[in-house]
Amino acid sequence: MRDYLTIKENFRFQRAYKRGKSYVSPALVTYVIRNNTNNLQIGITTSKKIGKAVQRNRCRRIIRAAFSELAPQIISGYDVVFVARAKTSYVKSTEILSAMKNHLQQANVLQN
RNA sequence: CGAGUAAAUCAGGCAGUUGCGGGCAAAACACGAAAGUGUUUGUCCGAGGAAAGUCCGGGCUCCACAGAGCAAGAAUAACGGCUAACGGCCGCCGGGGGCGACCCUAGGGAUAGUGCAACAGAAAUAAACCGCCACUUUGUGGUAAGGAUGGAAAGGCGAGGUAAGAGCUCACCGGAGUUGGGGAGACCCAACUGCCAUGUAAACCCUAUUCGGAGCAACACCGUGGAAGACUAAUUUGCCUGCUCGGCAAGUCUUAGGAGGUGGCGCUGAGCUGUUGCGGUAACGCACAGCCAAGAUAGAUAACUGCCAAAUACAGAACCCGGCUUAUAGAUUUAGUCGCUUU
RNA sequence: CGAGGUGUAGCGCAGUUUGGUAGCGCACUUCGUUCGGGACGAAGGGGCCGCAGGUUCGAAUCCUGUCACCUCGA
Repeated sequence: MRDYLTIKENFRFQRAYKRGKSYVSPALVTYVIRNNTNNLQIGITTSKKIGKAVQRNRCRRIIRAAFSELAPQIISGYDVVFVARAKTSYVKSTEILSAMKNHLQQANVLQN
């Protein structure tokens, strides 16, 4: 299994929101942008709009579970930011998985 | 059987596959001079009754004072107890509600002072508008029985009494004071005196008690770069400058400390468990036995499937404890009460 | 962790200090004016004052609890 790092700095989130490519579905928003390293870095955003701590934690878990399925197939050298939406906490992880796979194929970051 | 009251408990479980955080152990591998770090393997542990709101009380840390008092501000308010402490809890008294089990109650002081009481009403803290009675009758005096108002109208009600009336007098009730008795106390009971000017202090205020301030982003340690100060005695290098002196920088030492990191931080602690024993009505205390049980740092409990009638509530530790308040699907247990029926 | 503020008509706000009538502007309805519309003029409707208790004769106002939103500091 490949390693991936998490994004912690606010300016990289801001760069992804402003200059990255975005893909939207009802339960997930994905931003993809190249970074200048050889690593794959991901960030998960769960805002206060989604709910309280239980809902936000569940969104993070679902997104992380879906991502761990896809992580070995992703080309390194990208920052990927996932944003949870209001519906995310009521949805199963398989739906997130299909949405995420669709987004990442559109972004051309999946290996064949 | 129905209705209702009080108290307590649980907060999905099991199985399979994939996966996450921490402790411990041993070996192997990788990196490293070493300390050690990472990976793999084994094993153990891994959110709540409210973890929530942040409304009180403490521990802990730093600052202030190292003498207490006054003032200011805030909180609390019958009485007795429990507790480390509390504005919490238990018991009990007074008041209110319910047929009852039981429930609710910020419940000190209004002759220490100040303020306020709209409208209505003759009059609102002080009384004569109407009425009633008397007389020297277009007025004067007596009178609070009766009168529409109002939250509140000068203790209530009945009898006596009177010119008419009035606690003016008496019985009962209410309230106040004194005495006696009971109780740990709030308070309760009885007798006597005898009718004493409304309400509001969750208006200002008075009385009693308590409180130094700030908070784990506290605080302690390390601290690339950079900052400030000192030393240049000896030696070396560079620059001003070709040489000497001098200065600056490098150098050495000291100080404070931003980013970042480590500790604080889960540790024997006001600890948890107990069909246990003793004391107490109870809160709780003492003894005994057993146990050591999350500790992350963008933040660990998840995903998928099957079965159990159904799996669905509120909801995620972030320094730690004791309470309070609020949210909460469903299920279970115990003890009283009322009504109906049967024996 | 700490400090503060705001909830009143469909919208934006007064009134809360010092308790007694809930008001202003825009919007809405009707009528007038105009050939018609706008503007203008006149009249009118619409509120359990965030929620629940309490104090008081009486609460938007005072007290307690609670909910939602907003702002600030470390």
